[in-house]
Amino acid sequence: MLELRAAFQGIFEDALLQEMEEVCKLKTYQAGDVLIDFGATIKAMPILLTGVIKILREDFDAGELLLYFLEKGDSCALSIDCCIGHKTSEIRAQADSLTRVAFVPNYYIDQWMVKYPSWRNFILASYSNRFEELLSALDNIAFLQMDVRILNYLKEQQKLRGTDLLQITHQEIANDLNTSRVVVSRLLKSLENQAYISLQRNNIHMLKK
DNA sequence: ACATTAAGTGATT
DNA sequence: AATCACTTAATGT
Repeated sequence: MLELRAAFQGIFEDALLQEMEEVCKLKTYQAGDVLIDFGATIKAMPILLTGVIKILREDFDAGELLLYFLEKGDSCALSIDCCIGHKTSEIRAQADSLTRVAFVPNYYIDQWMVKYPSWRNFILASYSNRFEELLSALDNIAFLQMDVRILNYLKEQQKLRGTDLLQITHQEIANDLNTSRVVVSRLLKSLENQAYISLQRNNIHMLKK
């Protein structure tokens, strides 16, 4: 499995990589596929090899709210917690693009913690990264106006997708930010007037770097 | 040509 | 910032 090597060469020691190749299951997801849904129990810990996954929190009524994105090499601390504690998922994980994921069976998560320093570091770093992302998500929601939130969102997409031309609808943005499409359309229009972006149907062109 | 979906807008809360 | 009620524009069949 060259994919595992490609993603973790130099991060995990060879012995661990070999073990991973033996026990991990690889899966492919299309954009929009749900990997883990609210209330699901998880029997294996996902590690993202390629693509982007978004992590969403369920709202009290019906909506969803985007917490953060996972990129190559990332895992989700919430899923680890879920695996080890045998709890149900508090979040939904949904593929945002074509995605390859390695699943580590429950049993090995613990085992490797004592066996491989690089694995322990990976898990700890993962917790730390997710925690930081969670804080910044909280800051966004609590302290920033919707227009700034939208601009941050667009910049993140730009970075994640590696392109200035974002194929996305106003409705999709509204869903992720848990607001209404009308509000998104208005604020995007104002961003366009300020020359941050240009708008066409189904896509947004980022202008300022 | 018609239906469907995305986006724009004024008015109101 | 949200909602309503509509209009306009782009796209699919």
